Amino acid sequence: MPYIAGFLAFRETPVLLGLLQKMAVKEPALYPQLLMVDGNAILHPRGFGLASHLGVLADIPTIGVGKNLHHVDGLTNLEVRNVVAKSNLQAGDVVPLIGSTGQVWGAALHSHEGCQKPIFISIGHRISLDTAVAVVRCCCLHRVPEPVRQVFSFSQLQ
DNA sequence: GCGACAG
DNA sequence: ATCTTGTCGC
Repeated sequence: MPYIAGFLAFRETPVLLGLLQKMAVKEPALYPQLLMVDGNAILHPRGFGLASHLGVLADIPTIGVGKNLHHVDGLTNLEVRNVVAKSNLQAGDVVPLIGSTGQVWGAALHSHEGCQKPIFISIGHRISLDTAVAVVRCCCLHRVPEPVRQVFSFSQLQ
């Protein structure tokens, strides 16, 4: 499947479900209680990105973690960057991502001191935004939380 | 002239 | 995503 913006789940979900199934058989003790996904959840043009898609199919709580903003409901990179810049945020602070319709799509997390660019958290399945942000915040040694960062660096070698 | 857009 | 350049912290 090619990568098409807005349709990432159709490319990635079959592989991820296969890996979960493999874990259930081979390493049941390590089967995850929560998934932090390298991609958005409800912060998505149809409110249902990769993290949502995977969460529902696997029936596991999921958090979407985007490294770039997927433009939706009037939210733009420029606008978010401006808000983040003038908010004088400390590491761990968030600014809510509210679209022009008033919907809360997620939160931009200033995840690491001295970082220019925030990461974009949204709720996937069976989790609140507050909990999602708290979990991600706990995992941030660098800008990108460790579970996503380690998988990302591995994937870069492939 | 062209057209915002996760990975 | 990938690549290149420049700056900064360890």
